[in-house]
Amino acid sequence: MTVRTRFAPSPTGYLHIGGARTALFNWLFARRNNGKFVLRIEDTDVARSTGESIQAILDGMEWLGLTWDEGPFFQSKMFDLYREHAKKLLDAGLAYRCFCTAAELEARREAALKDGRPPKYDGRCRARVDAPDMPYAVRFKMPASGSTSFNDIVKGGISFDNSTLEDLIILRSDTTPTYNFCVVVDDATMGITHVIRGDDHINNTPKQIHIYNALGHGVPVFGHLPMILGSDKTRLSKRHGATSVMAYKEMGYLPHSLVNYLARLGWSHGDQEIFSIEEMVEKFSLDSVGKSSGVFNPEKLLWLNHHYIKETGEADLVPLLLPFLSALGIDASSDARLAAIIKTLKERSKTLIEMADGAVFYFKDKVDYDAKAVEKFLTPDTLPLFEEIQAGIAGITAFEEPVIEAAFNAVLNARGLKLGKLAQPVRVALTGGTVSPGIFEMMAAMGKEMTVKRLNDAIGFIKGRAG
RNA sequence: GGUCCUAUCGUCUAGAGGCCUAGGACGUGGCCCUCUCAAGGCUAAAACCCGGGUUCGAAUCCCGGUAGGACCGCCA
Repeated sequence: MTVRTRFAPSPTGYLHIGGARTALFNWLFARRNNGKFVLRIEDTDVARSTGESIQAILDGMEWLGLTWDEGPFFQSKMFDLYREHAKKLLDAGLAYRCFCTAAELEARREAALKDGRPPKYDGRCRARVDAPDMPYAVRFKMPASGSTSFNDIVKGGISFDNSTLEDLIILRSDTTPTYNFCVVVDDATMGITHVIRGDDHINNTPKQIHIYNALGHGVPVFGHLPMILGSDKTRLSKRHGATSVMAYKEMGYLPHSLVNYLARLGWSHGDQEIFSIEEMVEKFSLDSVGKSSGVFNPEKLLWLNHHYIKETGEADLVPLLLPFLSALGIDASSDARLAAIIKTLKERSKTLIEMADGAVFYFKDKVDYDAKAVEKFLTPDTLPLFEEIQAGIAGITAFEEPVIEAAFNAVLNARGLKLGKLAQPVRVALTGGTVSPGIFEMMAAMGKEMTVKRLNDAIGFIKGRAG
């Protein structure tokens, strides 16, 4: 039997961190077992589902590289299928018509809660023989006694007393189907073998098992993943920072960083922290998924992103960085220096946004000098140093790091100075500030033309200040 | 209120009864390296929720507390 998993989000918002991890684990499990991964959109709540949300979810999946083998299927297009199955249950006496109105139900629920009783439907329409001419919902008959248990692949054995289960509505009075019914019909008809989802669905599982049974279908394997919490240990929400997957793209994260982070949130393989996609697929196992909920840690994600930026080749980073430069008004798409520039920035950029910010000085026509930096380093006594290094640099034909370094050493040795005395003023002249990549690699990346021009500009600037 | 789930450093986790003086990673502190900032190297502080069992021996198994969380819709 080939493994079939699915991710079944409801399109009422963007793809969030928790959903992404559920999707990832389903994807990983399917890949690991040479199975199929199905995408299904659970949009039975027509009022709350939107086209934008569907697109946002698809975009998020695609960005993360979670490709699906089948789908997307839309529940809203399969209403007839659910009605058909509901009718079968009705005909078989496994479900019944309920004429209670939503208002009545609500009133009874409130009363029960107030009295401290379980707010469970009392089954009053179960034995009803008349059929008033009014709208009705279809309820599923839950067994009143006994117990239901299943062996959860991540949590272990779980058991429920059937007396706690209520006759749930499977078809609303407007004839649209409800969640618990659709999931079962779909998972059954789509041949899903492993239902891997958040553990907020554990309480739904016994109800669904009975529906499987009523439908005469085998029950899949269930695996319930622990929740992802915010720093205050409550369910992750906007309060804890960005929860949208695509927000991380916009903040300059690489998709692999998020995937690696999410994989390790809940799953582990010994002490290993860094996984390529291939390694994850090869090593993934639901047995190694932890049972307890985990706190989302943005710092660790940032560390991973920094790691992968360092690991990714400059050429591969070029197209990823371009949009972030555009956002700063820089069109570097035809600048041949870009790969070399990125190389100087990788070690000090935790995100692509930081990298773009750090790259700005390479592209501007004129340098904006930082006032404090000017006071400290563009002083009159540095003028001779600038003139000497400018001459040395201008004379270089092969503009490469070792040659540039030699030019610096020539000036330094003649005067018995340490590199810092020359490097800092030059850094200010070239970038406007006191923080930048290493001076030689930076000059090489900047190119001779711009370097010499900025040195000249600095000389003129210092002379201007003195005079 | 009921049902269900969970419990190792601040956080993610390793740990399948003796390999545990509880390991790794993020973060934090210190030192080294150094042209700034980083990166890198070394290093330090930091945890088995509590109480009972079982056992020669328990972080690990059992029971009970406690604490968190999830769910109890004609939402998904």
